Amino acid sequence: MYWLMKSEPNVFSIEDLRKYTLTPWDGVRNYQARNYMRDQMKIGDLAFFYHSNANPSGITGIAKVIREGYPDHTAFDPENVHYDPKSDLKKPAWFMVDVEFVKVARSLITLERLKKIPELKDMLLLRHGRLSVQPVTLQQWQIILKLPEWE
DNA sequence: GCCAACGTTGGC
DNA sequence: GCCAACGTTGGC
Repeated sequence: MYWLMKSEPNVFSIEDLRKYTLTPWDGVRNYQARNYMRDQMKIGDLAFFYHSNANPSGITGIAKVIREGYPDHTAFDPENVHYDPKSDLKKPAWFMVDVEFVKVARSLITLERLKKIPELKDMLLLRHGRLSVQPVTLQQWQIILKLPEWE
């Protein structure tokens, strides 16, 4: 499957992703996003890396899933900002995947630009803006990959 | 910094 | 199980 994963660049940017051989996608505390990571993301799946809360916001690169859903340990640690007392080792509430850097776009594919492409009008990104991990259809993936911003 | 959209919590 | 209050996301 194909995906879109959001990150605020002032917290974790595509350049941070590029720096590490492995990035645990921790801290997601939304059930729908959790379910995608726990149940549906598979090794080798590709995801658009989206910069949110940026100016401008948009797709900036591609990441690859290299480990499938496993418990997000940051939920167990009271010192961690993502701590959640509802989650523990015996019955973890939150899950994450590991991803790695694949590529960065030559220039940002802005949200404004995506909105102008009629074939993308049903993209979850444009309909349910707040979901931080979301599926992308094959058709949407291909349309976006053909944009000149990648070269 | 504002605020609309939307997810979560908790009283009843 | 409803729904008001509240919190968060994220574009602008």
